[in-house]
Amino acid sequence: MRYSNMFIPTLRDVPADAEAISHILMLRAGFVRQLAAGLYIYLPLGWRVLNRINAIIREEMDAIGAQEISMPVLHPAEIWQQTGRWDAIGDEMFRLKDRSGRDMCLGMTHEEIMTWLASREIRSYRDLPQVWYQIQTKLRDEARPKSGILRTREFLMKDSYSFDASEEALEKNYTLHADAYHRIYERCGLRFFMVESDPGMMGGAVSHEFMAPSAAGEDEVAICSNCGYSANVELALSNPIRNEPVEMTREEVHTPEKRTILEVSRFLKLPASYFMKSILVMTDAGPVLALVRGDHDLHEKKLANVVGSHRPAQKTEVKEMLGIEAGFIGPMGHKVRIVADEALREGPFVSGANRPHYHIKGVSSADFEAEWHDIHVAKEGDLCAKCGGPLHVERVIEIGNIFKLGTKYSVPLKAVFLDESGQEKPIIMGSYGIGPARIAAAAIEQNNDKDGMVWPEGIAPFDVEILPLNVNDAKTMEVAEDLYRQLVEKKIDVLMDDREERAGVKFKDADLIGIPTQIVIGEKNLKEGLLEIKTRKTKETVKVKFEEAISHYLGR
RNA sequence: CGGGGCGUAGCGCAGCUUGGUAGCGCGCACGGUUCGGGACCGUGAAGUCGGAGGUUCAAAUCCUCUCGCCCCGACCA
Repeated sequence: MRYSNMFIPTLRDVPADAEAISHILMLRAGFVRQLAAGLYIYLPLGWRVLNRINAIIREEMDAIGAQEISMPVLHPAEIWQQTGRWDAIGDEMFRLKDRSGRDMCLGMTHEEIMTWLASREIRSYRDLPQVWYQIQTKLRDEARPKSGILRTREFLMKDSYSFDASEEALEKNYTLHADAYHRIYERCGLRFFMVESDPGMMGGAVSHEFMAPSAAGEDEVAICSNCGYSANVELALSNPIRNEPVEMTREEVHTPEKRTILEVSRFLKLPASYFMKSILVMTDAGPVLALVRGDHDLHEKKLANVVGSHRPAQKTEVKEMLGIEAGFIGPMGHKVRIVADEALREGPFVSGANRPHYHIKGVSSADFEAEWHDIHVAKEGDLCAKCGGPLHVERVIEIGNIFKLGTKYSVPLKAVFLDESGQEKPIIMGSYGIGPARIAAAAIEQNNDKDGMVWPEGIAPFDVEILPLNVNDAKTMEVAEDLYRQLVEKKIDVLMDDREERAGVKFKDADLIGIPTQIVIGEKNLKEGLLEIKTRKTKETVKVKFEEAISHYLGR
């Protein structure tokens, strides 16, 4: 491609609305433009990147025997009603009616529709296994679109679905997907982890997420460098480092107006880990007092596994149930159910004294009756629950997930088959997603410098950019055109900046766009028969004879 | 949904406190000079001041409502 024929609207200034590095660079380098909150237009360069990522995904999916198909984006409500998700999912689903008043929705994902198809077409174990995938637009009315292309309301997703006759067969497809995902992310040049993820309320199901480390991410994972344990902090198990034992005599202390752990900790000059945090939540079965250590966060989902769904109590409810205002609650002397975190087993601690403006020192687990569970969020420095090694917590972008669904969709949608003995059984399913745009964003987040993007070779919009510095110089253009022709013949994606621009402008734009290799053709070097080959990542430049440019590039 | 911030030319911003009819930089067009890291000089085009209503002789500026975009939060007592 010739630059003069391409629409690459680069920006000198940083757009005011962008915060994440990937977002800023995608706007500045002319890869995307925003239409509305969470809706993005992909310009030629951005679209080329997505297509390259999609091509890699297709190759790897095809390689594990998955078959590409395409499903509608507009769905009839009935199918979603049959699995219960029409009601289970709230405002996140775009809903509409067609002209005859029939309820419809826009697809957030395609489990229902894929399963519907399987239910009509698959009869026998001989039809199994099947793995179907598509790269299709999904629509979700996100509560809060953010970080540019990372969380949008309309996005492309590669979603595949496996249909098997047995758990063992599902396991095989699951593993095939996990392996394929590893290859895909490697080819895309990403640093990533595969971590255990929250299987959700379904229980028994297994799922993993693929996570690319980046400050722009929305999730956190806990990683043990010792044994390799890695999990989303949403479910990561960990053993907190125990407090150094201290002498603490049992006594009430006056703590006027000191309600939060931070306030009391400062007031008593004692680290937060020596405090007991008492949090009242309301469940369907009544109030529950949750206790975690002062330096820990209560893990809502871990607690939910113990007490079921719950919500935080209102201030008035706290007063009503415990007879004390929030901020001075302690675990002693209450009749409510108490769930305490394991980290509180060995005291002593400081807790609220159940008396306004007083806390009490020297509290231990002997002072109250509780059920003991891990209900805290794993944090940096905690010890691995498996091997005791130190856990490292990292912020990440979720770039894919794989999920053992079992019969969650096949049963309600009657997707069944006859096994060898003629018995009717529900198909056992898995679903597997990848967000191509998130791969692109993560690649930028992980590979950039002050001058712009630094694309990994596998997914760059072009392989090489030729920079003829003076397009009005006949010799320069002769060499540039010759190079261009040769590279195109060799099926190398090449962009030639044939614009009548000053050298500085071309350099700046080339660095911003981040194509891995730049071939610079300047008049001075040309007089000696030389041109420059520059690596974007390292900024290293080598001068080579122009007859040797191609072979040098190919052999780099 | 709760909290905060911001909407003025394509982009980045000033002007608003103290009302008097809009300006700067970049970009864009044209001419000239330049020509290896976002050139310089000159000329020029381009804005319903997010929208509606109100106050006023007069509103970008004050008041009310509304729409949009961004950020934080949506368990931590």
